[in-house]
Amino acid sequence: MERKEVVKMEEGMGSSPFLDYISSSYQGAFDLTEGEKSGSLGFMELLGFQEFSPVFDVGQVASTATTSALSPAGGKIESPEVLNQPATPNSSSISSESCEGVNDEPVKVEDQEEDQHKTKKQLKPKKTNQKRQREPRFAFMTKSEVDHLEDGYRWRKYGQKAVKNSPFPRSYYRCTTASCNVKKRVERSFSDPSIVVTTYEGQHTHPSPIMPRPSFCGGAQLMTSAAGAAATFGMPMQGTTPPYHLHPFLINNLSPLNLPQNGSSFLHERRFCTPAPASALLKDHGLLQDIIPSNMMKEE
DNA sequence: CGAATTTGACCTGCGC
DNA sequence: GCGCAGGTCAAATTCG
Repeated sequence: MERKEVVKMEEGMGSSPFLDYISSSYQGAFDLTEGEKSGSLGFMELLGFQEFSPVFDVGQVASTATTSALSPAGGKIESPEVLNQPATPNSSSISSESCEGVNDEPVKVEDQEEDQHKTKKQLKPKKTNQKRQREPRFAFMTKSEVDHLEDGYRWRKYGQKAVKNSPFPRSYYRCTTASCNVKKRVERSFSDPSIVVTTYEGQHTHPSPIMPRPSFCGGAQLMTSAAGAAATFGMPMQGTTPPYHLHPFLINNLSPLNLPQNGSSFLHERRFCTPAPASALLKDHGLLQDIIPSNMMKEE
């Protein structure tokens, strides 16, 4: 499972957290005006909806914050997660992926939810046939002073843990919407505290409760195509249609082809309203920790 | 007073 | 089997 991969990653990278590596490696890329955006901009703004744009360009527009998509490649067998799968409705592709093939049956949001409930009630009954189902994940690196960026959704913090090899704790958030079990993790880069890594997990089953301001990136057309992906990763999308699932675009562009061989992940730095290479969108293979820096460098 | 956060305990999975 | 680390729960506390 992923967890394992994560651990491996860390170990493989020695004692230095991958985040540390990433941040240092991309330090140059993160050239935004320090802190200005902190707290004042919403996550969507930070992203400028560009995630959903067909094209991304690294570094062009000066923005208040720099956001990068991380593609935990996890490289391991089981992980051809979400994005490298053919575009399929969340119920099938995403879920199945998140399940890592554990459950071949398409898992619907409701099912997952139900599952979760069970789990919650009695912390135990989850072992039998259900391995922890993994949701599709998508991570972003954002240079920000604030840990919890506004993304249009309401999140409730349900935990915080110290991260090994990092002085910064990792915070766990869950979408407050009853029927939505999207989660996200927020942590800071070890070496560069100004960088916040946000990992979304799961798919929103509802529209954003907090409509973000219209994208100043002229994302009207982007919205439609990106809607699914946005919703999937907790990014609010206005006008998003009910099946809040991963969008084909994301999937296609995040295919393994974009990944360094051996399944390592890579990361691209993106900026506000900046068109970036399609490769900027990443395939989510797991936790941020799954990201293997060595290859990222090559990507650049 | 209800919602959100904090925080210690507990659970799970993995490596040794 | 044991220990470690990540992830989650839930009671207590704080906040609006």
